[in-house]
Amino acid sequence: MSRVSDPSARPSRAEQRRNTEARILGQARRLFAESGYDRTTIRAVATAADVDPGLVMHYFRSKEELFARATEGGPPSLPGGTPEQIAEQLLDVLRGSLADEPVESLAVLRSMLTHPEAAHEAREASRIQRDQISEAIPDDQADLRAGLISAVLIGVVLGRHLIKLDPLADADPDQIVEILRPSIRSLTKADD
Amino acid sequence: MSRVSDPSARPSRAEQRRNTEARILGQARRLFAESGYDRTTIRAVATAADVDPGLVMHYFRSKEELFARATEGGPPSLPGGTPEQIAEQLLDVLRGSLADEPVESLAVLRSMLTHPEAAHEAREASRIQRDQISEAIPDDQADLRAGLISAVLIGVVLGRHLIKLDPLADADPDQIVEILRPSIRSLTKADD
DNA sequence: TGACTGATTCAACGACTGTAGAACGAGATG
DNA sequence: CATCTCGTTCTACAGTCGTTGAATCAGTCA
Repeated sequence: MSRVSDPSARPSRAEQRRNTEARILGQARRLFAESGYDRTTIRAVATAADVDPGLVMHYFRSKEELFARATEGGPPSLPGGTPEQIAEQLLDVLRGSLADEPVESLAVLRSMLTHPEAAHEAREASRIQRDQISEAIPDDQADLRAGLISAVLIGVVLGRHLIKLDPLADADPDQIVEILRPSIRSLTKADD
Repeated sequence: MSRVSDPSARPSRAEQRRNTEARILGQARRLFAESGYDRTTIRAVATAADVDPGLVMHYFRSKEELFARATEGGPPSLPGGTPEQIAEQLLDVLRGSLADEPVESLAVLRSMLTHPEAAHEAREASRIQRDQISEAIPDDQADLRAGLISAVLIGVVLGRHLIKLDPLADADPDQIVEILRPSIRSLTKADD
């Protein structure tokens, strides 16, 4: 018998723990993305994961740590290149974020305005992305331009998935990307 | 003796009530903008306004109504005109929102991701602005373009005042507006 | 088998919240 | 002056939350 998962066998102790932990993390992500940090109770996560609240506390030591574990993982790294290439890469990432709901990111985004720790994570993610972008922009305003790109993209994803602004929530991702292309390109260009 | 406020006299009953109510509303706005709906307690508002929590409940009948009263007032109405003029009007509004903190708006923005009622207000404000903008854009995608402008502007104000993204939080408003001008213009143009 | 470990549950505490209602006290009114 | 109004405070309730520690129950292993 192998020590790794065998669908036909009863899961081992360690396996079962990993399963339960993953189930809790998944539901936590979902609920954090849906309702934000404050309104997501440990009891609700436990219920959704079909588990006792005490168990959540036993695995993750606090609600804070549960949130940290549920939202770890930074922004996607951009290959880099010319300003035009960077713009296309950003638009590709955006297209992906519009097409399906990036639950992990949404959990951070949903909570960043009301939970200081989430705000810190958001700033950190934005800083990383900003550095990647500004590296490719030949301008003394590069950092500011890159920061503005972050803000713009956050606004669009926010408007679609979280605030659900009317035409934006249901529009075709490709169409949105096409409309935004000139804007993003103008922000990476620097000569205006 | 006049019935309206006389600085040298002890305020009348009605005056005193208006004063207290205004003081509560001001502190409520400030705290809602600072901490969002959930984390702003009626007790905290009362303490900040130097008043008993019960009084807040007596004037405004619930926390919900207090929030509604503290955040009433929609987006600024745009004069309208050509797409280029609309773009400039939007940039002017943005400049103002960047220069000083628009406490009322920030109260809504801060809470819109975690408080359904605030989300509704934000959608409503965005819808009004969207209609004003799309009216001036000659395109079948006008609504979507206008919605995207809303999202972009929300993202920028959010990034500056609430998330405090690094270069964005302290940058010169005029500089930000200059950088964003091509983007906003491209979004109002429709021919790309 | 029997001792042990660890996954899981149960019951409870203390803190905080929005809210309700009684009570007080000073200005308005006759 | 007497009565009433109303701004204001005090006290308390019921619910929810994060968190804790003991208890339970099933694998694991000597």
